[in-house]
Amino acid sequence: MPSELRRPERAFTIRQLCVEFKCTPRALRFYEDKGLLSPARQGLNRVYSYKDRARLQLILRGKRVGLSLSEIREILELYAKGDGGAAQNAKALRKFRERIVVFEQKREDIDLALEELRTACARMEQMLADSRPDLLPSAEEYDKIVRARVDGPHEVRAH
Amino acid sequence: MPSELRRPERAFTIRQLCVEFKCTPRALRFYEDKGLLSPARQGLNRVYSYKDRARLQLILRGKRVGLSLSEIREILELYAKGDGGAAQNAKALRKFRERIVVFEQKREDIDLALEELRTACARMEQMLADSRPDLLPSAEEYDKIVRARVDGPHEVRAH
DNA sequence: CTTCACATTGACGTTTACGTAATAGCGCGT
DNA sequence: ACGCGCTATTACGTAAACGTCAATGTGAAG
Repeated sequence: MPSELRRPERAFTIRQLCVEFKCTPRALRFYEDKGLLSPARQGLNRVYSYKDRARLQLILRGKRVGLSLSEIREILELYAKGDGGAAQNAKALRKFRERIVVFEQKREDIDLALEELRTACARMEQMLADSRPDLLPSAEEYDKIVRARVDGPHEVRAH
Repeated sequence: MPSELRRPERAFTIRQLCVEFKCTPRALRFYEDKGLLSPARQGLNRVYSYKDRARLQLILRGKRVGLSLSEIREILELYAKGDGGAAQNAKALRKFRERIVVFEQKREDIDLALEELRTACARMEQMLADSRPDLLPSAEEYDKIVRARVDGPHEVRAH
């Protein structure tokens, strides 16, 4: 990550975060409505800190792996208040352990899916290689797919 | 898996699959409506084959990792018709490769989340051990959580 | 024969996660 | 002064994935 984005004093407009993470202003305001974000204000305008940006990253990551916004909010809340009394902490610990179990299950689901997809691909490649090798997607085409990954924060360069 | 469930001639009622996979009849009919399942019929009643059961397992697995029903349907369709002409196959192969990339990203998201959850747990355990060791969840309690996993097909035993 | 439990097909309601205007204010370049 | 582009709030619309009745049928049990 460019260290410039990590500087604690760095602030972002709603548009900047939207471009970087490929989402809409509406979505960010919606997350705020639901209590997942609470950026500062300059007048009416929202000002997102580096911490807000990190939270947003967690939110989108959670969404990609199939969590609902309320689940994400719960996790973020537990994660935020590391204090709040020992009893509260003990409850949070239990919930976190539950989450870990769920995530491990998700991981296994993904591994199973990947395995099936890969063997299916291998079968199809074999069939194509036998029948119509000219139709086999080229290696460069595969690279294009990989480079076009839509996931992480999109590098934003000065034009 | 109990081999009894794997026997190709084995048939299931809608209720049996719902109990086994912890979902509702409404959901199965909905998946059918959307073209993800097409069980046989005895009169009006649906009769699910072993293959239908396997499809359902894939559907639910897909849902857990954050796929929409239409995405799942697309994958199942591509997966089903391994024939359909070489050109079709080449297109399917490209789509499968895209899916693989997406799934690899999801896997990474989950690994990142797991890492954060684990270090957070460790921190909280440390804090609790220092302040109120009596509140630390016991090892047996952790086992209970693990045993209570709600994921895979639920073992259905004759009473 | 009746009741009961489960099945079916509609049809409408609900929650989630936003999209899509409509309206209005602020800073800035010309 | 005037439009342009960005922002804001409010409000209504919408697609997905079912939940929840209502009305009906049907086979087995008592």
